[in-house]
Amino acid sequence: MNQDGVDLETSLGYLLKEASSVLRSAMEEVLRPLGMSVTHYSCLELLAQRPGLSNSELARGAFVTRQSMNVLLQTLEREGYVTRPAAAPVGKALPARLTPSGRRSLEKATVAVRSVEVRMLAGMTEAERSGAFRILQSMIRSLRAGDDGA
Amino acid sequence: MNQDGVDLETSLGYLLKEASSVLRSAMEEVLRPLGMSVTHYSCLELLAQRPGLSNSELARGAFVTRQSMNVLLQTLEREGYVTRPAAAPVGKALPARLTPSGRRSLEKATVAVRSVEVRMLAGMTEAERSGAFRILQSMIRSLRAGDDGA
DNA sequence: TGATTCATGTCAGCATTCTGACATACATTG
DNA sequence: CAATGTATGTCAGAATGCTGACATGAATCA
Repeated sequence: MNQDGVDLETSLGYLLKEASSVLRSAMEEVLRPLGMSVTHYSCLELLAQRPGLSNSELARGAFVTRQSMNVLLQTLEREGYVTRPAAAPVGKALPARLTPSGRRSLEKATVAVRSVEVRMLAGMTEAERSGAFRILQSMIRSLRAGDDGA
Repeated sequence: MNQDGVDLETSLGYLLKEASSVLRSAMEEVLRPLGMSVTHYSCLELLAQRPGLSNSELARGAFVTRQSMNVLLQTLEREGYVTRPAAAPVGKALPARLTPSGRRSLEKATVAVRSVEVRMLAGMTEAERSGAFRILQSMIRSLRAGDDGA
């Protein structure tokens, strides 16, 4: 279990993956007692901030396929946290909304998730936080630039 | 718009997840033509830099469970990219090593992955890169601090 | 108008990863 | 030396997410 210096530890990509993994674990840990997964929470949070999002839009916002999001939405609908109209008001997109029950469920989760984010930002100055924000956005933009929309 | 929740537009956690997602997609895109997944590549890269790592150690390094890594290792062994001794030299841990075939396979993948990392870092100064490195390490440390050794 | 293109919702099958569990090997401790 | 704790490899089953595919609605264009 020796962690002797190998410069896999100097890769920003590896570090980014590690940070994301640790963040996800921390979120899962606080969400599990609430019977909620990270994707589950992401979906509710997206709907709270942008009511009426369609299944495909929610999928993009939660970084999963629309097929995966659809499975989740059906569960959330069945359990009464989310409602979707039977027919599309326009096109095929069905605008989803939180029910009061969904909003209550989200409130507890938000408290838990916020505590994780606060912990993550502990020891960072405001300048460092805005710097991190800018740098992450730069990485995203650069990676997407060469994607050719694939 | 956002009363007391985690504002997705300004959340560093959300941005971290997005960056990680985009990076993973970009890596998958360049690795797919080589018939290799990200975890697949991670395993080979870890073994190249730290020969003799056990299944459990590889799992921790690739941020998956040891059960998942074991499935992958069995495949890599069957396909001749990795070798493990039949019996453990000490304890139960079986030190894994790359075969020449595995090393050749990794070489092509490394070129592809490096191109993604270069693209990701495009437009960032050296100071920004070291800043990003320090900030990500800070996030990881802070999150792990409250994890109770998990 | 009719054809094409694009985004969407959804079904089916498959792949990957996870949780749970068990036996084994070593280290620590009384 | 025996009991306990920790780490490991592995099997089994379940959950989750993905790819492929199809039909539908709307916008665009010849």
